[in-house]
Amino acid sequence: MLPVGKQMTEMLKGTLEGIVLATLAVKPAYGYDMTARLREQGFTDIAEGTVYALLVRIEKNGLVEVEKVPSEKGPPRKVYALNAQGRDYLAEFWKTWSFLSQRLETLHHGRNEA
Amino acid sequence: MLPVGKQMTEMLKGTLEGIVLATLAVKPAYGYDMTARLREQGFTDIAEGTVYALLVRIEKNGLVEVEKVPSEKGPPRKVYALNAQGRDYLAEFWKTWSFLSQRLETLHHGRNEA
DNA sequence: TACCACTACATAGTAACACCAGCTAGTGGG
DNA sequence: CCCACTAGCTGGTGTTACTATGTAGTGGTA
Repeated sequence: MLPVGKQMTEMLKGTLEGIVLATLAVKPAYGYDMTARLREQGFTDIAEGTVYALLVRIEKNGLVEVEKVPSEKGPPRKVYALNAQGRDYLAEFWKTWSFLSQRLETLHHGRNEA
Repeated sequence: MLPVGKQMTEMLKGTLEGIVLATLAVKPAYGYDMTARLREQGFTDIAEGTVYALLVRIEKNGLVEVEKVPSEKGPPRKVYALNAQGRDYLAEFWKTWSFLSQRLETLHHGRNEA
């Protein structure tokens, strides 16, 4: 796995969680599947370990329901599905991100007035 | 209405540095002034200590030139100005942010193809 | 059988960053 | 004399993504 840039690594802090929750909002997923879906979205360098750790974290924070589903190829899958609390948290995430995004867009184009 | 909290704190990791560099690109600043300019931009809850630590860091990384200027009220000011390396770094930052921003925008509006 | 590739999950250790809480120090006003 | 404002600095903490590695099930193949 090619190392991801330092800037991207730091910028993903706080946003990767939202990305994963938003991806789960589209359709439930298990860890291995989530990694694949992130890669499809262009996040080609997200490490598997990072995804598993993040899923454990959001489960611990009560944002998802987990169901164990047997697999035809390999160990049983832990399928994560967003629950009501997760959807609320995701909504908060979008609010936070929208604020930040607007401020940065303003800075980027030199329009410093609101 | 100020979106503060844990989400914002985490999301600022990696982006706050770019925000400060972009602000310096507009006009050089010293720490106390930078804090004020960030508040004007809507980042009302950025701690002073955070700003000073960040300025020390970007100086250490050679992204800025520093000039000590006497003040009429209070201790001398350390004025930070973006140098060539800082401008290159800022350009990289905008590239990274644009990538992330586009991915998130896509997720936000449910356009998950392409 | 022995080996390998792919699927699937897990974790210990590390680096980076923003925050909190507190500090020193200069200037001018009540 | 004390306080408010300006101005800069630091140690310790919590959170997060990354690296590197380990465990385990299934199917193919030599």
